[in-house]
Amino acid sequence: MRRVSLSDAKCPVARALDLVGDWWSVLILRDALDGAKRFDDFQSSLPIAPNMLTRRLTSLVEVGLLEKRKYSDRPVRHEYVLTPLGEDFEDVVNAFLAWGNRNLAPEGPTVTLVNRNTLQDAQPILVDELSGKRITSRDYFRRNRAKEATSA
Amino acid sequence: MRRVSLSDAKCPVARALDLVGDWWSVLILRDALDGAKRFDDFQSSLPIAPNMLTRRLTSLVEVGLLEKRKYSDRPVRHEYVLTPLGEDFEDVVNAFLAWGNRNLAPEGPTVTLVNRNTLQDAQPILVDELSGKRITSRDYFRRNRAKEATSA
DNA sequence: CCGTATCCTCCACGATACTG
DNA sequence: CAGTATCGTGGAGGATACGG
Repeated sequence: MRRVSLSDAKCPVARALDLVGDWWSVLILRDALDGAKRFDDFQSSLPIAPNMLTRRLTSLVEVGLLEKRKYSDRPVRHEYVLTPLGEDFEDVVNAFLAWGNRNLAPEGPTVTLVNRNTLQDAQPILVDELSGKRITSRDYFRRNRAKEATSA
Repeated sequence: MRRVSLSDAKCPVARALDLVGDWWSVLILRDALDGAKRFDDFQSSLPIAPNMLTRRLTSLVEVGLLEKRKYSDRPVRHEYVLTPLGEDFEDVVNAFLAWGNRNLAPEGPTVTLVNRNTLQDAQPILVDELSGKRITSRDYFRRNRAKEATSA
């Protein structure tokens, strides 16, 4: 019974983590956002074993974050391109990027999320799509407390 | 040689992932942002074994995302509170939250990142702190291509 | 180049039991 | 309530070799 599945958790964060799978996938998505398409693009960018890369790529295709597309018939060649879902993941990569850059860059921060600059508020904020009002993640969680239960 | 360390990777994304450690940590941080402080708060919110929770909590304290603070002498009781670094992680949780909510919520999306609404641009964008210009993550990576090498 | 096939190791994670 | 101690295991992740 190893590894609890969070895929049917109520919390979108848990569902998201479960779908993505693992750290490698985030890095692969990062590279794809960076323009990587071919096996070797990813391979040369990451210290990952080729079989591991195959597994992660396959998994990302299965969950719909990447699409495996044939770009040559002979020899048969594929490339891995982001689906709309994968493109949309850029927000998450950006958040990691900005956070890591702010806090973990030896040379000091060089980028920031745009709304850190443009808004009075301290941090990026969520918006309730119905009311149009700004909410914090905490508000979100509180609102959904009843329905929420990370448990699988 | 299991589990490659990315802690000294050049890429902030890789460093960030390495520091945080694993999925559980993200969920624990999520709960902390949601107001959880005590062992049992986390325990009751997550389908996680107590020893596992102890390990993750310890790890998060070690890397400076949480602080273990005594709030009672007898009996001795601690609570786990977010450090500034941990507070700052809310951006990342928000991104996961918004992405999961947009794409993985059975009932349809209910929240979004604020700048999706307020900006013309399709997605949240990074800003170069020196030039003040907007860049994409791809720009960021390209700029740092030379120095970059995820390899440990 | 672009992967797949095999094999193996080890530790993350979980179950369970116990304590002040 | 807030953990610690012990133990077992599966599968993530790596090394290596091979193939079209």
